[in-house]
Amino acid sequence: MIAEVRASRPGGRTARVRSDVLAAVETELAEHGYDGLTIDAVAARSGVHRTTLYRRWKTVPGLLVDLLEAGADDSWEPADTGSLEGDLVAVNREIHAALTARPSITQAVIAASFRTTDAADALTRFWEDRYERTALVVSRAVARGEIPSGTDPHQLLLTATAPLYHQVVLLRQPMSREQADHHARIAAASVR
Amino acid sequence: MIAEVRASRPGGRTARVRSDVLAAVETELAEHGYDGLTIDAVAARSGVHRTTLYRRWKTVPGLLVDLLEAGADDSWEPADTGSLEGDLVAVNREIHAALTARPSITQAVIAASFRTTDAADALTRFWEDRYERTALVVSRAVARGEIPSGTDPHQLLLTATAPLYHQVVLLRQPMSREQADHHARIAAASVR
DNA sequence: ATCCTAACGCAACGTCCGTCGCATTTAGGG
DNA sequence: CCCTAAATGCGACGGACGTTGCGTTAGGAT
Repeated sequence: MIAEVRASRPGGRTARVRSDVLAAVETELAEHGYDGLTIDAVAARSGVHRTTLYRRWKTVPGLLVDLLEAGADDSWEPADTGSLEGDLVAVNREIHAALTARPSITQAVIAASFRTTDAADALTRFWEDRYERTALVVSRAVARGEIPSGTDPHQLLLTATAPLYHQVVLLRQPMSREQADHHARIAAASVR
Repeated sequence: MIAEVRASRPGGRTARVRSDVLAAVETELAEHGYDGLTIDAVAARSGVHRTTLYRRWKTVPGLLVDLLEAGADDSWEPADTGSLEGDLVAVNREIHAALTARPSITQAVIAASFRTTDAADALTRFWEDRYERTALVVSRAVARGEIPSGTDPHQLLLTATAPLYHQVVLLRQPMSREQADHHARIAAASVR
């Protein structure tokens, strides 16, 4: 995910404008939700001119993509708890926190991904990166002899994490952390 | 889900307009996808005036909600294969078919649910209805003595079906029917 | 310190989307 | 068969959204 921004003039005012705008996006998102997120509103709140927003970010989804990438931690890796079950529980708790945060940037980007292909691509890239890194918990479990070496990381992570996304994002119903833990344990047990 | 339309004049032209419009929505959806689905385009194709669409359906999501409800089968119930695993596999295959259909009305309504609360509510109601009916496979399994009586149907169905939705709708990656079957079996095994 | 130009501010414009008032059609009842 | 009002057709309007051309500011290099 290393961006390596090769912009010709990324410092000073430009950087200040960016952080002002992204901050405005976040507060605007918290107050009015994704539906109320407008270029004009962000411009008014941030004090940056409309035209600048249209030029640099094009669309509302574009703003959220930038917010996602700004918040992406390049050094992220899954917690090492010593067992597959513990690792999966930790992963699910992170996802649970991200989905129940207010505002949930993850949920906003998901909504945005249904509008522009750019946002959809950015989200896909983000998740691919995360799933790839999280595959480490599987290889560690294999190394410990907990599970067979042929285990498919993607399918296992899908079993663990998909119920959270489905329940909260699509079914739009609350999910407790205990339920999140529960699905992590089911996934861990499914490969023993 | 019984609609019981109490409109004061539901027959004749009104019904013809509705079916024309919904047909136009479906073909338009197939040709241009959800992004290209416009009130104007539907009006042009169906031969119904723009104003009529705005008056009866308000928005594009409104059109899709109506399409969803028009296609909802009030007598639907899950297949009875004689085993929990078989029943869950059958359920997952139905979902798999609905998500990979072209055009997938389910996917379109999901996209719409991120735009208006009406669409979100309609989708929630639809899924609640389906999950409620599908709980029958759990009670049948309990009656057969396959699984303990305290089993939570919702959690079980979440384990079985969530990976399909997550993989196809959010991760936007293909899922084979074999993988869909696989997740149904994991869910069945998780409650033994 | 000076210059160049990327980035931003500003105002005006054009387009698309949804709404409104009024005319016309037609479903359904008497 | 006729009458009423629901439903649709039609044109025009207003506002929100995105774009464009041009002037201004300031970052970064010389």
